[in-house]
Amino acid sequence: MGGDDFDWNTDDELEIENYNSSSSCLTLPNGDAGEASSSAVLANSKVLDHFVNMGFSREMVSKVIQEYGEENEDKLLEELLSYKALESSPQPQQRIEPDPCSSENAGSSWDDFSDTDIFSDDEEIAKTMSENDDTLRSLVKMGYKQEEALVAIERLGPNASLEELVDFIGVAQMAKAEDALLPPEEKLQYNDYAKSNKRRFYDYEVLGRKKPRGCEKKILNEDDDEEDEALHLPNPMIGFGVPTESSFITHRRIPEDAIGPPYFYYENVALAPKGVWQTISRFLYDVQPEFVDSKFFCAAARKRGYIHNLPIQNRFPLLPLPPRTIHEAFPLTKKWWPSWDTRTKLNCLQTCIGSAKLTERIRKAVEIYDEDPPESVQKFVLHQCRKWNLVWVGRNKVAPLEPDEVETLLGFPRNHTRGGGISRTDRYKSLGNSFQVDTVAYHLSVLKEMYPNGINLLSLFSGIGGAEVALHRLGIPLKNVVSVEKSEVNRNIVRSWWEQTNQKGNLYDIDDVRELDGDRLEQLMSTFGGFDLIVGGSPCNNLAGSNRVSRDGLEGKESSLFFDYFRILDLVKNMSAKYR
DNA sequence: CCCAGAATGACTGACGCC
DNA sequence: GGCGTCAGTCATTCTGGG
Repeated sequence: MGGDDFDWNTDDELEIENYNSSSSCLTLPNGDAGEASSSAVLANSKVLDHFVNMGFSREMVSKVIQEYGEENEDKLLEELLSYKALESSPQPQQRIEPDPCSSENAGSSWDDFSDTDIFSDDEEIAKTMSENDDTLRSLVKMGYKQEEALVAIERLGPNASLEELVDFIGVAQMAKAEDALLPPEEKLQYNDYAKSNKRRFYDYEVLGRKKPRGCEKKILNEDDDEEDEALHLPNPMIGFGVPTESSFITHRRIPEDAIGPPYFYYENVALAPKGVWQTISRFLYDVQPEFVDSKFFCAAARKRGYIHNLPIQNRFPLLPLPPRTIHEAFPLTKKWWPSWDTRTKLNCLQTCIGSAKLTERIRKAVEIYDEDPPESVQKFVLHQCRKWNLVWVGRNKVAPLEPDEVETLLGFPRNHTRGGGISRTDRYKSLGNSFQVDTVAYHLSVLKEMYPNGINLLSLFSGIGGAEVALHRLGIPLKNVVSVEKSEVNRNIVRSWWEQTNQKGNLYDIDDVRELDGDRLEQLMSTFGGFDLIVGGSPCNNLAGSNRVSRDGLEGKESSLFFDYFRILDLVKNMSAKYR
């Protein structure tokens, strides 16, 4: 009997069929092209909307469409790119420069920054930030959602007028409604169309591939290069250093606007779609992300980006250092581990586990051979083991990790997520969405000597309390913790941990980040005197590679809650002055 | 309704080879 | 550089049984 009886090739064959149905959608669906050809309905045009979503200004796109029509997107894109270059539309770094024409709009919060002698660049940044805040407040007062307003400001830049911003939001809302009304078939086509064009856009704009003729120099300007350089994922992914690897980075420059206290710590998946980390970084005061893979802290990989304003000198790890290979972490698996499975680390612990059916299939595939199975079988088994993080628990027998094993790997106390009416499935889900405690603790360790009497913590998107557990394990007393978490079972887990660890401080929990407005913050901060640290890992749903359905980027349904992290952080930063 | 299992690819960076 | 290949990824949604 050979390996041909198993179906490890069918996956690839099936994929080919899907290709044909989606590869020829570079042109618009028929209905749209006709309807959009008159400029009267330009506000509803999908083409217009599409390019606006790419980041071009609405005015510019309208102009180009009126000039060239909607049919040839290649031409449109080319024109837009050269327009952009010619008009030198604001690049990210230029965007934060103040507009002299709008300086009279500077709000009262500017006064907070004006008590120093030197008028530095960083102060100008601060000034623009407060101007943005005023615009933001105006939009919110007008009844727009915070994240919509933030996206609009982000898209159109700080110099955009209130009118332009309102217009942008209107178009975005219309597009959203229209998208929802579209029949499934058309919607699919439109998505494919959008994706394929988006890809080209990236090729042109970000990667500099296949440059349109005559625009090379203008489009491929320095700023893009610098930004690419700055946000390149480090290899090895050790950020500003890890305890187990030698590192040479001991200093970094934090933009003045970002310097704490209060300290902040933001986390999300490192492998987000292109441009996401640029945007996040830009919002978080242009602090450069620290990309770290938790495989340098434990036996499982976890590639994450962290943006924080903490010092990076004199960090120290939690002790004892956790096992950093699979065999050290799970000694019992050693006996059954075949020599041809060369893994020493697990891949990222996710929210779903491998099925029993799969492990059974693997057992049957392997057990028929006395010696090592043929290479094709090895390849299949290894592929599945890597994909589902399976370990060898018996002769020819693989299995997914148990929830308590995941807890241990992530640095939580055993049974942290157990009990309280939580199902096994939900334990995996909560754990999969959590911090790796040792990694986070290493970054937060510098706070210990700064706050010997403890800290006040604002924990957004707390989940199962990774930040709280990290600080506790570091021996940093928790005076007051405001924990914001949507999931009730997760709140129960944190509450239960809080009680079991005999915390002396106070734990306040809040359901929804949207509830946390200026008034509520003022109320909380006045009772215990401000926050020392604001931690949060906003939802990754729409950023994570595993998401086949709605990997929509930072503006996705859940992931756009990042803008609430920023909103709250900015509020706390501005309110903190009076508590210092 | 709750729970567990199963099916559902795309995107991106790294690397070897030419 | 260009191109093919490969590995890896904090997931969503439907279904079926209790």
